[in-house]
Amino acid sequence: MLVYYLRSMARIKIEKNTSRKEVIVSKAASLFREKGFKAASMRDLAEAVGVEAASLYNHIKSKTELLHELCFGVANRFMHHMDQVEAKKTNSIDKVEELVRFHINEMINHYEEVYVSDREWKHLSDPYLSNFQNQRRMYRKRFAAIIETGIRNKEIKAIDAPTAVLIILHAIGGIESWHRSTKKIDADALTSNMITILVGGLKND
Amino acid sequence: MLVYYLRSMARIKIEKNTSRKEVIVSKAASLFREKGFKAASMRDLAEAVGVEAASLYNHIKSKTELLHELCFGVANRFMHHMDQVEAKKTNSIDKVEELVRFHINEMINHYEEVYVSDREWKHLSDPYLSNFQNQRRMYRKRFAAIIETGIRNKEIKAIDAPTAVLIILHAIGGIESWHRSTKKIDADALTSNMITILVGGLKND
DNA sequence: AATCATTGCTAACACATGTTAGTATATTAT
DNA sequence: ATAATATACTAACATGTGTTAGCAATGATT
Repeated sequence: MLVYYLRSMARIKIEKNTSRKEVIVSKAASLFREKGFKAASMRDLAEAVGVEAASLYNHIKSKTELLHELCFGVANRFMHHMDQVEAKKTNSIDKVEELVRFHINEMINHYEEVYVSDREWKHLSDPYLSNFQNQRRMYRKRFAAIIETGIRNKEIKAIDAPTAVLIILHAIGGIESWHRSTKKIDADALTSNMITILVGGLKND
Repeated sequence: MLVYYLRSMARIKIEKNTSRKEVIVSKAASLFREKGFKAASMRDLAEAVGVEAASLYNHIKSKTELLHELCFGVANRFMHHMDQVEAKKTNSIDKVEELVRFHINEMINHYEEVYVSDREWKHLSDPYLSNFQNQRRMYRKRFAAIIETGIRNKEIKAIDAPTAVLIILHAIGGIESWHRSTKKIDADALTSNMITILVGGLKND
């Protein structure tokens, strides 16, 4: 059967040095953040990319793969940064401050991915799910260990280190709200406010 | 057509002074927290309640109604408590501490509902959605106003009050992790740790 | 110009979803 | 006991879902 097309086919627009898959993953991040992984459909994603749903599968394996890419992309960046911080020869408070700064930066510069990785990892399927949870647990353990060292050195108040880690991580995750807000506080002011409250609350003075 | 049933019909078990609808709403809270609102199906819920999916509709209007009940139930409790705190004649730090204590208590005693209200309100539909968002905004404004009063009185460090509110609220939201953890820290210790870090970080000393 | 890989399209599938209709069974009130 | 109400069941519906098959257009390579 012969079919005549009057308008030309759509095409995923790419910039220099970015694959079409990267474009899809990036749009998926926005969409998953906005509606949640389950509520965001492949047809929604296709529309955002400017193409039909089926066409996406020339570039990706499945919807879940998109979530993998996002979650592990973020997790790997955090793990790599933790390696660097641990290797440094500074005191514990400075290490904590550097971790906090990195988190805030990631939240500001890679907002959508970080947010999705934080909130939607539940929907990973099982070889990946356990893997992700392990990485998460490890990261928190290492973070807590730094705080515990600080407590032994009397740099930091004698609080429960794992509790402190959770407080810090979740507090930073709350930056979401500014991205929706119109009167955005500038990044530097935001960072220094958070450092004051979070690190200030730990310090033994 | 005549049908003979060999086993008796299931029935939603209720305790004294609880309607069957309340049982459903409560099970829905667990389920929505565990899988997310979109991923949790009415058939899942039916199974958790011990009944067929269609039977649920003798007690509830729709799946979304369940989310309404949960979200506004929680929101109303917080609003009511805010009324009480504002009416008190204590200083700002004490008011903040009381708000924090209430949040922690709610998180511990009504964990599932609070969690769902916090994470799944996005899936409300529009007359309710705007309403909920407004309530949320109002609550945060009133919280921030208390902190600002404290700053003017030199009780509290000169930080950005809305930032402080977000940090506090999200930090408390992070208690989730303990409910999954086996070695649960006891509630009092948890609370005092959080007060130390959060309120301690605000205090001007 | 011919060939081949890439990328898009339409159509369709199998399945899960929320919900309703109609009916049977339990419980409560008369 | 009878009637009335509350609650459950089976069956089915319409719709939305992720995904695949098969083919058409485009771009790159020879």
